[in-house]
Amino acid sequence: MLESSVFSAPTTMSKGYDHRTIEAKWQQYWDQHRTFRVTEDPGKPKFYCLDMFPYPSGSGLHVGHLEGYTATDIVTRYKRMRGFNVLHPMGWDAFGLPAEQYAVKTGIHPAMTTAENIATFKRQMKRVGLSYDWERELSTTDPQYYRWTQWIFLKLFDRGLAYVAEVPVNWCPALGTVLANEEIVDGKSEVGGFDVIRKPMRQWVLKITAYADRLLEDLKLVDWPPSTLEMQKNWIGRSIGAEVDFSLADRRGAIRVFTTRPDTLFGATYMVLAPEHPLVDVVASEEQKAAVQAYRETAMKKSDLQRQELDKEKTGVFTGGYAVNPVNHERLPIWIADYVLMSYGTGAIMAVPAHDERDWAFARQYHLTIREVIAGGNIKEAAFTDTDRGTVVNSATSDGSFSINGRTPSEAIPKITEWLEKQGKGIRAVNYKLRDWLFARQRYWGEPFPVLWVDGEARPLPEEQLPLVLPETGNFKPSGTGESPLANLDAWLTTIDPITGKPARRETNTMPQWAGSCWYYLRFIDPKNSTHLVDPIKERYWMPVDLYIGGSEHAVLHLLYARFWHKVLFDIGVTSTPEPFLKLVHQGIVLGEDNQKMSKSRGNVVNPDEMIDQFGADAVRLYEMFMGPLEAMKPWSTRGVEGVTRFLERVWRLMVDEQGRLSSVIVSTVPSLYQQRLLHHTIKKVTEDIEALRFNTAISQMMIFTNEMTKAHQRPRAVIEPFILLLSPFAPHVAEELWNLLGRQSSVSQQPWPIYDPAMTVSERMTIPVQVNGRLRAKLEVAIDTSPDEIERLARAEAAEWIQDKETKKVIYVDKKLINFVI
RNA sequence: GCGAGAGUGGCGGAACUGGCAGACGCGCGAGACUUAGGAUCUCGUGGGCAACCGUGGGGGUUCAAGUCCCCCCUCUCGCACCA
Repeated sequence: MLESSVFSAPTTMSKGYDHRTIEAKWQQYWDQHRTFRVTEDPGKPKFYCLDMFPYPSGSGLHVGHLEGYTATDIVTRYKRMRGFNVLHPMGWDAFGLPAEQYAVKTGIHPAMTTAENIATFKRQMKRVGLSYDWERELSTTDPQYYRWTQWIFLKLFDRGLAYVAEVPVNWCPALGTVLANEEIVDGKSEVGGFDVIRKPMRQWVLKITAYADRLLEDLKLVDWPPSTLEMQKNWIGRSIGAEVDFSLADRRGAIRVFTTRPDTLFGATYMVLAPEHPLVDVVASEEQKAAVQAYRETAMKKSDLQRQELDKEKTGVFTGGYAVNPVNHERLPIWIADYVLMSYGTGAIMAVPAHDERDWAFARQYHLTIREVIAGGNIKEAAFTDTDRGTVVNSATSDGSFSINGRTPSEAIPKITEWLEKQGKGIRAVNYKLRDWLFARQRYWGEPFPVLWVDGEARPLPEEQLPLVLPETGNFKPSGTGESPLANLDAWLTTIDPITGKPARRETNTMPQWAGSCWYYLRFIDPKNSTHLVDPIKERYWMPVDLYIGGSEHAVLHLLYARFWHKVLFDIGVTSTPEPFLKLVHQGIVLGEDNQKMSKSRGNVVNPDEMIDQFGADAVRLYEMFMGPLEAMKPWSTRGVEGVTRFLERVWRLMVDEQGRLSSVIVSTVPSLYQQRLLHHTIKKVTEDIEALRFNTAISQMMIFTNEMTKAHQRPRAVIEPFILLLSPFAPHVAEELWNLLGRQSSVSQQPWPIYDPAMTVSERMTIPVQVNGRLRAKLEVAIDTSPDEIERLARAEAAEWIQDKETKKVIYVDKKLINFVI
């Protein structure tokens, strides 16, 4: 605090540029003139530029947020000047855990905390000069917003995409509450450090798996970072294989397995069931029952975390039962082991230790047979899993009617799958890692489910009764039964079913924070519509989002959930595009000055308010963009902010004198050819760089322009004015002020973007590097139209010292680029 | 372990389809103006006295490699028994 007052001492007068006054002035101007308000205009091409809206936390905006917001703001301002009708909105993802936890501690209603935090965020954003259309501001906690979140839930319910299931939750007995994964650290509750166990509870689940294929396929339609596409693909985890039935040896029934390697079926030497598999009790023999039961119990007690810790050593128990391999009728011992997961495939596998790493390790551990059916590796050393190399062996039926021997595994797979299908022994099958989405939270501060429980059955509320408003309370403590705090509110809880008139109980769960963020981009299009989620005409005008910028921490969940809801809304005709977000970019993480992640405990957190106090919003914006490539992780440097501040002051002095008046060096004469070339080259570079989101190099070009023009004693308006327009998306306040000082009237943001003349971006002279054997020996300054012969002659003379009298074996001349003599 | 991305001066980073490595900024050095400078302006600034050497290391392709190919090392992010 004391330091900043030293810095903010009014030395600004000598600099001639007082960011405080100027920035406040233009922010007020934009507000009053509603400069950034936007409505549908069929006469203009549209551009929808979206930021991932923030959770308004108590600590306010940080410099990492600002990086993304500044980037979209530059694109937005640029696109407007290029004649686009730009939708650039901001809102609040305001339901969430921190406000609720704070309420439990202090008794202060989350709505209060949230409102205060939103006010802070909004004030900070306005200070940065972000050109949002604030008339479209929305909050997920507003009943007029979550009314439609609930409406979407009803649609999901109608279509059978929302259902209730018993699902394990993180239950903390000491706290008497369910915890979110984020609230658990090293298997203990974050608060208090108590034990957390897995406990099945009745939960709402959304059937995202029904959309798995489309979620995967449609990734082809979007322009996203490769890592994000990859993460989504992996999360969906589609794999193709076969399901095969293995009948039990001594009893009725069969074990169905899923395998991606049916080509190895003849190499199966045992089977494994997940410990929770329902057939375990059926197959277990009398002698093994006790051991099986004991193993089952320890496996169930293991949390996910413990399973991970023990991932090196595989464990399991023989059940005493046997199954029969359908292709060669061999008896295979059935084991249970927790390396087989109940939640994937059929919860059972055929084990082929010769060609699967996990089965190989398990077979080694328990001395089970390892039989090679793909030649090409050394199965004594490791499992051979290659499907492109290797030859199938020992894989024919005893009667010789079927064989895949001699083929490569990838050839054999379709062959045997087809045969299994014909024989009725198996079927081609596709499996996904993706699970249905656990959609309920045992929380107060979230959207209530529009559902009543009548005679043990879930009944949707009629649409007309939406929104189902979150009831008021002063008690945010968990109910203690595992239900949300809503279970304490009897007056709200018990009601009458409007259809049957029977007594009903309201659903006490609330929706997860993801719910509100799944569709907010649609509401921005038509935020005040009271009869529709979004007006179809407006939706068709604005969708899809053309540019979406936000952190990579949302690479999977938010982006997958939003795509899922979008597709459901597409199916019911609410949206007109298959995908919501066309182009996606993640801004990189901003590290502290010490190159470490910013954190309170390290004391390296940079506060944007302090930076703006000291250097002004324009400088902070510019620095955020100048740091480096948008997507890269990079450290903050306050020195760097000083650097761009100097740049802005140079721009200022380029046209303003000591008295704060337009400088006399600004003239109306025709610029020199050199100045025109400089300008056109700068327009080209800045334009192309903004389009490609390379803001750092755009700024460096503007610095070059400024440095060059500073040298000139006559600075023609014809080059200075377009330059101010180029600068305006980056440093809008200074740009407005300078535009005004130049005597121009309306807001700089409503001026057309300068266009460059390609003929003006090339110089009439060029420099040709002269190489001898690839080494730079001289440089040649020649006119642009010098003939290659002439260049060679001049170059020979320049490089005579190195060529001497040696014969040149080869002369390579790259047109207008370089000449190289090979001797 | 698997997948994705990245390694360039003292620092942040430039370098389009292979064609002058280090743009621009920070820092540093020298000078100018100044009572003064943490202001401003000018000049310099990869290493080496030089020939030369330099883009994580080692090979290769090419007249020419930061850029292309092969092997290896390091870092970041994600997934993690997914049959």
